[in-house]
Amino acid sequence: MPTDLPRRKRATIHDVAVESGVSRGTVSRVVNGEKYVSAEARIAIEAAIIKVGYVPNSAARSLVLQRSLAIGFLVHEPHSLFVEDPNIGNILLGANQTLSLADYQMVSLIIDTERDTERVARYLSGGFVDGVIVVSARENDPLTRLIERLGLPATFVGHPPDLRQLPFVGINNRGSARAITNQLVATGRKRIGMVAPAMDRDSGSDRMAGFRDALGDRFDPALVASVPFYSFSSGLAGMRELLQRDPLIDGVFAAADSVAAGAVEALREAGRRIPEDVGIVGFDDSSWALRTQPPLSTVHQPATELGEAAARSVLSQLRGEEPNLAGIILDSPVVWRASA
Amino acid sequence: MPTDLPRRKRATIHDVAVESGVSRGTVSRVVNGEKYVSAEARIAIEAAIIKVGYVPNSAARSLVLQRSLAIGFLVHEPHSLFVEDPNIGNILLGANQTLSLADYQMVSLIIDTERDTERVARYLSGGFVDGVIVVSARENDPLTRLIERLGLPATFVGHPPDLRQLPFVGINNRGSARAITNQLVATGRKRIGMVAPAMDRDSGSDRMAGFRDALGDRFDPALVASVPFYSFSSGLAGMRELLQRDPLIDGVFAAADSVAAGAVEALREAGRRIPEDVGIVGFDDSSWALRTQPPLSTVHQPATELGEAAARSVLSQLRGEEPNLAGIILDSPVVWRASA
DNA sequence: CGAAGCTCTGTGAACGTGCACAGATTCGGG
DNA sequence: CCCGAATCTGTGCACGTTCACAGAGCTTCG
Repeated sequence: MPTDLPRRKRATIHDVAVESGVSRGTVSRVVNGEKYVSAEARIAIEAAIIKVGYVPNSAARSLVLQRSLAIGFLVHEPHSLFVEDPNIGNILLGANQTLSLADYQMVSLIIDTERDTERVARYLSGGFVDGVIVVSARENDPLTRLIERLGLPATFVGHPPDLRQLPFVGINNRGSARAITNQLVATGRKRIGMVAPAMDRDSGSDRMAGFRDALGDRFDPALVASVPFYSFSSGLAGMRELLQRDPLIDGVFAAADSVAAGAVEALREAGRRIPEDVGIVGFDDSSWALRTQPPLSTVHQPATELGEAAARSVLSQLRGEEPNLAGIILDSPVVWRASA
Repeated sequence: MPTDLPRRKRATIHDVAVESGVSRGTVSRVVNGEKYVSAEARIAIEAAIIKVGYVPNSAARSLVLQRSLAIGFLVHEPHSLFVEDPNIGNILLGANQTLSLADYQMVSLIIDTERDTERVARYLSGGFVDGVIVVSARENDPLTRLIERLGLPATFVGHPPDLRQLPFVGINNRGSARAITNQLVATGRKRIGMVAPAMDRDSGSDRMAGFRDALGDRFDPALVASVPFYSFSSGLAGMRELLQRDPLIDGVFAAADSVAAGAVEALREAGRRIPEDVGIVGFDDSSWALRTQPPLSTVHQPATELGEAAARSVLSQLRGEEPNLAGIILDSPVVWRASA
């Protein structure tokens, strides 16, 4: 007995109309909570909706309204970033919260392979989202170009240097890096190095610039270990390298807490005491910072707030307001703990 | 001169048809790569597409095709899980990879607040996705009910006990917990406790059951600290509690690596040496496992493969195949390192 | 040479909504 | 009592696609 009922078709607004004995128009008014509907009709329609199990078809609605009530959240390079970087999770949650209050659905799109880029491009072009929040874009990103071309309302978290016409939210990476390096210098360290991750991103190169600002003449390129990612293993490798290059190193700026945690591990391996022998500072104030021993001095990055601000920025564009192209910069104060 | 051009309207298939001097039908055939179109027409149309900047409108396409070529990825409880649990990132990447190859767009939906539940329900009902992968659902989840009711193709990662009619992928939590506890017992520990997170989830309660299986008569409820989340801080708190309840404890099963990492910290605080004084084992084989000192003995959870399997399962349902309701169980072998 | 089969093209209908508009009913006030 | 306003309802069209179908032109073959 092959009873494969062909997946009962979904009820439409028309079915509700028939069931409740009114017209499509009236049902539509009830569904969208408009006025000018008699109590009688409303009751009958509400009952009918439940009876036939009606749910509005968003595709049809998008088509006629020319909007989807959804906002994309674009994440690049998930392998290194998604898994290792606690910030991105908080940015995401902040954005989700704000969008949720405005009744927008956030959909995260992961860009991993080449193939993803094309598919996401189609997705964005296809009208599935009304706007987009972009995290961790690099320079020369084809999707950035696409977004510009489509005129899709967008806000970036951080800003690749080639971003001109699109608004962004961020922190002052350079200034904060300078500030915390200055504090490290003030503890009396003589040979200060840096583990510098992700130099191909604005955040990475800006933090490096701030470090350099703070050291001035005392800056020594030999004491900078450039590493690819914001990750524990990058920090481990970078610090080992620095120790090898200069065993007398007594201060380190690891430009992300995950990297700093790796560096702490490398220092421990090498038998260095923190902060007695070596002072180390991080960046981000992520959950990593309180797990190292001793807890990290670091720069507090307001990840949740960044997500919220990005969401607000996109929503304001959707309301037709002019985006703030100068960028929205949030405070990122130094948090001084025991690691330096 | 208020030149606010009202966001140039998007080109439609009709514009392309006019531009290239053929009909909609022919353009549609070109766009969808069908045969029966002359070389001449094809060239003209391709040129016209570029000229007018045509991108197909997915909402319209979804409407007529009754499918969206998108799959939802549902994440519950992001606060605790998303940020702390490296597994979920890998599950997500595995799923994304497999879906990507099949040219499906994965969209992750975060469920954080009450409000999110309703909105996501609308989103799922609205035909924005053709199927869904559900991670970390709890018992009695309204979205699980909704998915059943909609008949939406779905696959769960892990399975809440009230899941009857829907397929899932997972590991044998109970068996693996039993296996690693047995190995811990075999090292000669006498007083073995457990930090038991997330007992309200199937994974949590199953791991607990396996622990109990292995200890048999020697199981002592006083040596179990139940903690809410799969997180570092849960582990820290849970282990402190266990140490207080029984200072002579010499073995611990912390049922997630993040929890184990917290427990390691608590043991360190208390001056216990690992593995000399206390042997500790975790679960997950996440990136946490190699960061503790010494590295954790743990159960390897094939997170990426779970994501891939879930994606394959949803895709097969989309092809009309019958889902495997018995569940797909992947191997999760014990990885023995130095922490016990 | 005509029928049958390909190849190619255009047309109308359908998908499920929202909205503008027109029409019907009720209500209040002069 | 009548007229205008307010309230309520139904209808047709539009949104941008795909698809079935019809038909035109060309080739092949009996």
